[in-house]
Amino acid sequence: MNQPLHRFKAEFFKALGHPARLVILEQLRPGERSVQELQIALDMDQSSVSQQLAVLRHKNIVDSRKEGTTVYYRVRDPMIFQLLDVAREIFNNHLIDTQAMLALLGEESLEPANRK
Amino acid sequence: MNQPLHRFKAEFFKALGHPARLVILEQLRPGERSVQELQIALDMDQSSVSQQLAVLRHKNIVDSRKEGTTVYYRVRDPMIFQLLDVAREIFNNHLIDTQAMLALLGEESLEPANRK
DNA sequence: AGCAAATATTTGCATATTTGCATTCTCTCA
DNA sequence: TGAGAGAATGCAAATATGCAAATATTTGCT
Repeated sequence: MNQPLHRFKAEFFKALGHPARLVILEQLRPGERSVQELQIALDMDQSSVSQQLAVLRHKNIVDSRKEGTTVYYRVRDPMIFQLLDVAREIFNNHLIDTQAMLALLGEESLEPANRK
Repeated sequence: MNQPLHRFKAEFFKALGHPARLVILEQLRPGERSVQELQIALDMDQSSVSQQLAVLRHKNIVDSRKEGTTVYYRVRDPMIFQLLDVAREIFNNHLIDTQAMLALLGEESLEPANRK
């Protein structure tokens, strides 16, 4: 069993295993984005965005380019988007069945008190 | 930003973020496998395999079927394999560039002493 | 009922990740 | 050169994950 390769792949998927990082990738779909733009889109503070970008950078999923004082990020391989598309299809198909989804949604309806 | 959905997706990717679980999925490519068969293929003890299967089960990635005393697992949505294929392509393309790969391989050459 | 085989779950503990914050680094330009 | 904007890094507390050993469940058999 090619273990190192599987470890490597696992690392890759782990990099996708965070909501913020998924949103970042979605934001990069149309093209480059500066850290600032991402920061606004994600409504997160600068350092958090930077940290998540670092994770993606270390796994070679994104590349950065510095222009003056601002840094632009882009996805290295557009096939990443294809991957996300397949993932989305899987969800739309049936992975989100009632149980799991309700369980997840249940959690957060606890926090904002009651919705009215 | 549809946050719950992104969380959900992140959970999904996290489930794929473990070497053993990736190997399990590869094993399930041709079809059903019993826990025992997986246990042998992965060379892991029973409870570890069962634990990893539990993760995949909870994320609705695999289904199980009990026949007598043995349990057979299968992947719920074949599109999962398509996802793995796209991931493989991404690797073959260029995600595994020298740096990252060497870094990873470097780690493990430390453990088995020296390779001779 | 009582036992054995095949799986699952629980538990305790080590390790890894996440998060918020403070600090540092790096350009640019006056 | 030094002030300020934009990013990155460091760090500590909280949380989550991974792993192995022990214990539970379930099923089939006698």
